[in-house]
Amino acid sequence: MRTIFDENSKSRARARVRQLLSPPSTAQSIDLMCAPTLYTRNEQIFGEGEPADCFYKIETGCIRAYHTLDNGRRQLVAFYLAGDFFGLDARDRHTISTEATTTSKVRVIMRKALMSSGNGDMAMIRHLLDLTAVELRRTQNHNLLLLKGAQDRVVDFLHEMAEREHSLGEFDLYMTRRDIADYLSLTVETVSRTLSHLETEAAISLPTPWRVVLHYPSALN
Amino acid sequence: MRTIFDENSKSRARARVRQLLSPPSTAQSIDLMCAPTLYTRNEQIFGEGEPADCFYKIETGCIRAYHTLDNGRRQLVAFYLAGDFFGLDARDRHTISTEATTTSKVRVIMRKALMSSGNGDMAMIRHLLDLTAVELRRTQNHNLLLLKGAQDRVVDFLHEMAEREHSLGEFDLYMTRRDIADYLSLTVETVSRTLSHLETEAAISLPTPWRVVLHYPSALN
DNA sequence: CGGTGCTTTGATGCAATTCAACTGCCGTGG
DNA sequence: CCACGGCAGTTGAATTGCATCAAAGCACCG
Repeated sequence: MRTIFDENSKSRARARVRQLLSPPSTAQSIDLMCAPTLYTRNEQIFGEGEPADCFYKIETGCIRAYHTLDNGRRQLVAFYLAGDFFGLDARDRHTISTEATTTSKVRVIMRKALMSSGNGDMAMIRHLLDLTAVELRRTQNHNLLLLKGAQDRVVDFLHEMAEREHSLGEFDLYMTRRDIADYLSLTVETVSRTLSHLETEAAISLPTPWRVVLHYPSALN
Repeated sequence: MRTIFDENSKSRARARVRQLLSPPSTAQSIDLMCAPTLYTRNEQIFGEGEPADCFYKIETGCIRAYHTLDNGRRQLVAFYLAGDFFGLDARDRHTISTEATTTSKVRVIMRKALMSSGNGDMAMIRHLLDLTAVELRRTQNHNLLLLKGAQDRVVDFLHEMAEREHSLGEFDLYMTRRDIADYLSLTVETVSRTLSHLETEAAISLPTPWRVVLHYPSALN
């Protein structure tokens, strides 16, 4: 039931972090705290239940974060794109699993370096608080999305992606239909059907299955 | 469309806070930062879009937090019970509205007193970070709840309430069926039907509509 | 060329909503 | 005192939207 992935890159990342931080870091910017690590498609960053030593900033690519439910099904709670932070929800252990949906470059940041009362710096903690609040609002928005009908969910999703990729009108999907379905809590079939329906309505075009063109970017029904 | 409420108590609370904090507070404990204010049934604490000067700790009673959707319908995102903090999700302005579902005692805490770099104290900020992370996980759990079938949602809700009122087996509902329905994203009818069904199955008893007895507190189907 | 992974399309069933009617409770006013 | 109206909860029958099951289309690759 577990996704196949290469444990090596995780070890690599940890080792690199330790090396960089072993003399207590005085870095002013989170961006500079660690060299980026590369993850390939379906490779796991961290799993549910693992100790939460670090959090993460994604440079390029796309990460999916999900819960595994009792019934074995998978519920995606977020896609993280270039510039996003993730892994903040955890206190002691991670409550979600994360995997790359496509080749992705990720920076790993140690928690302890920031949180220890000794060298913990005020501005940094408040930055963390900001990021966590952003994550909270993102989760609340996702909640609201799940209340709507199937078509609205898909449309909202397309708008969200268009906005987050800074490309109103035309953009790429870095994830499969299954990922989208699990994010929107629909079936693949319903997602596919809805996209087809939007295309016949001339609301969007799908030159390829992973390329999307919004014909009315502002208000799409 | 706006709930009828008495603006007075809000002004009262604000004034009291200013009075207590006008010489910059040096209180060590959040609990002591302000005398409690009393809110009556359906009275609003704060509304969506209002500036977020403060956050809140509830002493007794029950508060509902909700979004108002485009279609005019209401989605509850949380019930807050004795001991809970709320209003943390906001950065600049509140993204949700909050009202008392029953007579409730609430402490109001100024944000600025804690957040200003001058007198902001590290332990306090980190406490805030903790509380926000708790809120984030609560929201994630609520997400998962909305994915299940109607019966599971109701059962989970009853368990949540039983646990949060520290009374396994028997407890009071401080909110109406409509509040429960909007929290679980079901209709009143479905909630009512499900409760009736659980009662005929001898899984619960409802001596009165607002009193609940769980017959198998541990595992309820 | 056959295999594999992902997407698309079609036919059927079910769970929750919707609409509508009925009950019990409580406060108000004749 | 009882009659009335409003409100919250309950119950029943019809509708609908999405899931489910099943199968075919399509690209990529050995």
